[in-house]
Amino acid sequence: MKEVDRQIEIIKRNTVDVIEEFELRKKIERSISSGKPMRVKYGIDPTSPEIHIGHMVVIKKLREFQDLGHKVFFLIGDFTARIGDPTGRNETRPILSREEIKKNLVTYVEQVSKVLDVDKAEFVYNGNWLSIISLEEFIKIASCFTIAQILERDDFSARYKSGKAIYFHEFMYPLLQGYDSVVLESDIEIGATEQKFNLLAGRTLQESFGQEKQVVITMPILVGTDGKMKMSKTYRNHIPVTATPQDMFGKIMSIQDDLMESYAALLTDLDIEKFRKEIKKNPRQAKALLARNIVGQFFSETEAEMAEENFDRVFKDKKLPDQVPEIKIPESKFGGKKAGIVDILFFSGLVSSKSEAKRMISQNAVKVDGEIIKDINVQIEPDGKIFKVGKRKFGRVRIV
RNA sequence: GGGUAGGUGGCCGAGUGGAAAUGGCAGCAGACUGUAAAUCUGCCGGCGUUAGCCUACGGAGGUUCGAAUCCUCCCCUGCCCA
Repeated sequence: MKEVDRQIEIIKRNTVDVIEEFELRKKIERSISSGKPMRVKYGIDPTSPEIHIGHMVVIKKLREFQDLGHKVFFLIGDFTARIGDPTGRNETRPILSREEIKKNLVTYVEQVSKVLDVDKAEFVYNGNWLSIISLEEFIKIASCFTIAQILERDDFSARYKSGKAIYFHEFMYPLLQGYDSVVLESDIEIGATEQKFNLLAGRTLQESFGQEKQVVITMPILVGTDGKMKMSKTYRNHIPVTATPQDMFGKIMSIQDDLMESYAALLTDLDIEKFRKEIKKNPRQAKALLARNIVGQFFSETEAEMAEENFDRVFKDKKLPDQVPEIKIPESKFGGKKAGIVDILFFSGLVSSKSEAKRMISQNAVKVDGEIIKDINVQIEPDGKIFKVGKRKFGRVRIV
């Protein structure tokens, strides 16, 4: 197979759109003959301090570009984060402060490095150019688009039709993202499908600024653990990259069966045909394989195995895990050695309020050393005992 | 600038003088399971052992024995006109 075709095949795998493929071919051919890597842009907004495995779908693709010898520009949207991407939103995002953004930034690189070769990638910050842009330049950018074009976007038009506010600064977001492509002179920009409009804005602007248009590549969106909406922290259906191996394993085990295939395709290198058969044969085992594979990527194979052992122990055999997390409560919280169960649960952090503690007890959801607690007034000497609330929250209390 | 319709719990959305506020969704717990789905049951502001108390319907005041509901001012949003 010709090198161009090989690259195209790898690049196209799992994508939704490649706009336009003939342009991609041309760029690859030129890259091969000149020995110059393509410039691949991917931008994120440091609006939330943690990324989840849904982001990894795109980052995996970036890694593939790296492996093909291309240059990845990882753009941190420290400036645009303050505007807030309106994509997919039915309301305006709050504008973040510089401090919040800075804080969010810190953990990013580390999390991304689990998949991306960060030494080979170049990290760039759009605040470096966007914060000093002249009004003249900005108006030039703005003159490349019409209101109708921008209003055409699904999320905007939906908001417009339903009578919700659309602020002017939200209009600017795609323009600025597109301008980033001009500054970086990107050959390719990747994003999730919902980013399509923003990605295309880059093409429009690059053309207006006399550059060759970037190729836009969109990746599918990973469905969250609820099985309905896209994975997002806002919907609380996400699996953070920063989760412990045990937690990540457990969360993957609890996804719906019909999500398994897409998770496997988008997050692992498993042979999909084989995996599909495995799902048919034994869904429980297939899911464990999937979970082990994903956890293994973010941690290590050994940690993945340990996570599985722990999972089986706790949820299959209904035993206690090897290591029960310790919860330290200062002695000063209680009058003496003994304390009311409600107080213990509250101060341990296993419940968020005393009312919740009572609710949980009345629903038979609380166990102390394996015994269901039914009396909300019971006095217990908590030190050393294991408290369990619901299926997955537990800890050994230590009075210190 | 003028006119008009609105702002209710995480979200949607009822409620027009005496309910911690009908519904729905989401969430949580229990049963059943494979920590799957589906289903059934219960919970779903906080504090308090029952009583009860506090906080809550954009914000601030006011009327009233009593206000999410009435009045005044302010803030915010949509739509129409300019």
